[in-house]
Amino acid sequence: MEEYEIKWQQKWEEQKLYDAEPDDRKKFFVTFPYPYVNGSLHMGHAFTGSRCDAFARYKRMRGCNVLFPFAFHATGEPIVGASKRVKAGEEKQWKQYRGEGLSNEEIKSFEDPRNIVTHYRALSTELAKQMGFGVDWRRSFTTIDPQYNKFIEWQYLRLKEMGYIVQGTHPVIYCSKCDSPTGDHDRLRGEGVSPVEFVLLKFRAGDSYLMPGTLRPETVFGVTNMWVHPNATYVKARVGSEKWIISKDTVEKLRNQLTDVEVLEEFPGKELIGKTSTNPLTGSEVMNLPAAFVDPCGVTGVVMSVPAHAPLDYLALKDIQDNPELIAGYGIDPVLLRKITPISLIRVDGMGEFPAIEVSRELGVSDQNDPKAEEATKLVYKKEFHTGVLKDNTGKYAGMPVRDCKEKLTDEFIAGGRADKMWEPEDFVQCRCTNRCIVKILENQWFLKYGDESWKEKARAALKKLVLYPEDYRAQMEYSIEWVQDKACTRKSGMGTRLPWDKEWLIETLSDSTAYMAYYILAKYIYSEGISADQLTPDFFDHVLGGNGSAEEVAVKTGINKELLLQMRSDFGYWYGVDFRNSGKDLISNHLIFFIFHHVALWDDEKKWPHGIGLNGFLTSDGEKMSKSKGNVVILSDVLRKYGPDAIRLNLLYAAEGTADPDWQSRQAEAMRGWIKKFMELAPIQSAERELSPIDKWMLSKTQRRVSVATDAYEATAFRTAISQGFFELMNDYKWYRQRCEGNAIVDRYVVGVLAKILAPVMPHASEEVWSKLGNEGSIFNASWPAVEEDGVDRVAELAEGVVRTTSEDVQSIIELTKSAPKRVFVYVSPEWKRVAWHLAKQAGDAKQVIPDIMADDSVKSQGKAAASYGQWLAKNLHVLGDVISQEEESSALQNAVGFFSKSFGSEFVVLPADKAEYDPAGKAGKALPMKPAIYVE
RNA sequence: GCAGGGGUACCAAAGCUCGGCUAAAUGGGCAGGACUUAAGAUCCUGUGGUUUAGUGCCUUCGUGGGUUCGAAUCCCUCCCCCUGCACCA
Repeated sequence: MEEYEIKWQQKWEEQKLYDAEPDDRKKFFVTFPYPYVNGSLHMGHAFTGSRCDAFARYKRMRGCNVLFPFAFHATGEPIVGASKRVKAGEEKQWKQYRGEGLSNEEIKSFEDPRNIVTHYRALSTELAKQMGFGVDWRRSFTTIDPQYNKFIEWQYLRLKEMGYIVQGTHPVIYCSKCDSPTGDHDRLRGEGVSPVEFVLLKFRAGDSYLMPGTLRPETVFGVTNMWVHPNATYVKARVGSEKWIISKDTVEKLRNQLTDVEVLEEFPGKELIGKTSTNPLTGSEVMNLPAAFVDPCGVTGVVMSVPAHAPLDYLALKDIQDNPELIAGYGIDPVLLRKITPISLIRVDGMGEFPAIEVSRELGVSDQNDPKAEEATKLVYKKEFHTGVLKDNTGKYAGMPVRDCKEKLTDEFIAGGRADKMWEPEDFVQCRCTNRCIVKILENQWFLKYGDESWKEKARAALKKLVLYPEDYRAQMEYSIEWVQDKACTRKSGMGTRLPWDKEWLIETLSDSTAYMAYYILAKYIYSEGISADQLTPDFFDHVLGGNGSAEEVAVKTGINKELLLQMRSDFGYWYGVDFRNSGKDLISNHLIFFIFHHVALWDDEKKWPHGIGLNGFLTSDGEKMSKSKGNVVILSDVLRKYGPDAIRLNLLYAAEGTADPDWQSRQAEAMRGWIKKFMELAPIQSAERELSPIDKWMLSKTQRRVSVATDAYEATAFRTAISQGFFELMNDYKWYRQRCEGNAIVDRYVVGVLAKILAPVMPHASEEVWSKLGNEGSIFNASWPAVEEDGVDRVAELAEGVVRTTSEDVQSIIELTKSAPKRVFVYVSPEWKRVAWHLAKQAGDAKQVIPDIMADDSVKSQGKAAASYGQWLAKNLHVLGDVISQEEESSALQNAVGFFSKSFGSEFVVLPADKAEYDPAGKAGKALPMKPAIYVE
């Protein structure tokens, strides 16, 4: 970090610049999703935080009273998990902490998870300060503070009263070893896998049912045999009033799904082989055959074989038919075995009778152990599901498309007692503890009723009213509100707030982060006044956040000073309603819509609803996704040391805007420091004051234009555009200006002041430094935003300077091409009649009309042949004709620049009117065009 | 699979809503030059091809078609990438 950066951070803190209190100004409330403190702030936080801070600072300079608080999230499992790993002495965890520079003693203290929270809270606070985030730290808290817990309790009590919290059951992917649901990032394998319901078909076998599980119940019409694993253990078990034959592993799974199961006998799989059972739909007898691919832990460990439509079944059948020695010893009649032939039941356009056989051959799958077998299975399944139609041998379902009949058929099978259901992960899932996950049906789980239509309706209304930065995300937000269903909001383990009416449950981590922005308003008082959790009763929150009850009564009940209560209530009335909440686009379908749902439920007053939501993409690093395995994770504290906050902020905010994913380019960060240095060297102003010249006016006009564009960009949080226009382009304009003249203190002071202000939201330290070097008292953040004057843009000055610039470039390129030092340079400014014709041509609009229209003018017509050929040129270039200025304006612009031209070409420079040129040895004058004088280099 | 968003030159990224001033802003990188004993910093120039007194032409904006006098920009097909699909922060 640079010295000036440290200096200003100290000054801001001393001045209490960010301590926000209500006043007459319009308020603007910015919030950043509190970071989870199992680590310190990372680059993603830095990006989102920079957006929040830049917008907060911008709004402040626009005259708003800005509140930007910051807190820390500690609810949930990961911190407790890390703590447990420390306690268990897990080397990896210890190593990680040691790598962060922690002493053994400190790491040991992490056996209490609260110490992890304290540690990273302090670290993150420090980093946020170093980033220059203008935060009101008096309002900071963590979600495991007992006072915060009280706030959450109040919220959930209110939601329950409204009927928005209900109890129910639901299936989750579960690790029975950890005794807890296994979330995506707790998995070694199977990310994104969810529970699906398998259909179990009841094949009668003596007094029992053999129970194959399938996702394709329609294929029951094509079963030719049954597969069991010869080496696995199977059981006969009482399930309800029935007896099922299933793998032993299935028993535990069923018990986790609220099914009453009692094992009656246990036997090896090979005892089943050769026996038969009866198809519940077709009545045919099918034999049990051995197959290695059968997974005893998968569904029921019994698989029905449909060789016509399942490549694996076909391959396994072929294997044993071709190699009878494989089933020697099972006492299977080889004649019967050979008689087994595929039964086709689905018709697929463009495929033969047996898609499984066809695809297996096409892909060249050799046998059931071939890894390509899975690919073949998926292919067939997809094709049949989307385009398949059931054939005549499927009874009443004949003629129905596969995709439509599935649900109906399943329901009817179950209703008819021919089938049952069972949950199973749709793919293999392995817990971090290496255990294989199952599906458990959780009982008495509490749900937030996001599926409730009236609640949704309010959420929709709130979404319509709020501003999205950028609006591009609206469709997705709308979709998410429609999509969201009742959501389980409690868990059994981790840290957080207990459900007030059912203390064995903890409020789950996303569910406690929905309306906490309200708590920021109170936090300042709660912590500074030493209010205890006991005092924070529901009455208290009802009063200060809901305006219910009298302050007197609540004061008596809670022991909190009445004046203080009134103060909090009035603060809440002033501040509340989040004006800008920025987060990553990944949080749309959960956090951000929950944020809306909870606000509309808790407050009837629409002013308290969210007013604005900002969204941004994901930060990549030098074009690649940041990940530990790639080793390209950029550590915030490292880059802070290396580049300092201004360069980081500039680089991050310039990286992307809108929906795009920003890319952190380290080389670019390095270059940004150069730009900042260049900017800082502009102050103090060295030049003297003088009267405004044309080039001064041009500079002022350009500045006005940039301010206007940058301001619009800031309003839309389009920081990249703001930086591009307000910094790089304006700096380039200014560079040109200083090449053209010595500078003018009036202009210089204005331009540098504007630069400082436009950049202040992005690079507050450098801007503050420049601002003070310009001789200003007080912080730039108490200064007003540069005004956009109505007549600030001087069109003629800009066009005239454009001529100077292109002329300069043109002469330069001629000199380079001829490779000789010029003695004298002549430019011929095109005559007025060409400008008249230009206007007329533009008015004509139609190429065919150009010549007749311009010839109707006498001043043009009198030019004869020259007018005709010029007319042809105009007609050809009709669509590219821009604005022109008069001959006099163009001449005087060039004349004013004579000194500049002479200096840069090292030769005499003469401006002549093309129509009255006294000297034109090369006959160039006639070629002059408006805005493009003819040039003769001698 | 479903939903939302995207594919522009060496990298990043504007432009595409209102088709022509777009061979395509801007930042980075790279190359050449100036300055310097040298390096760095700074400044200038270049950065699709070819051509030229400031120009013209050709080929380019994921792919393949279409509309149009004219398309990065409008329409259709296909391919690829990112994000989410929940009980997890």
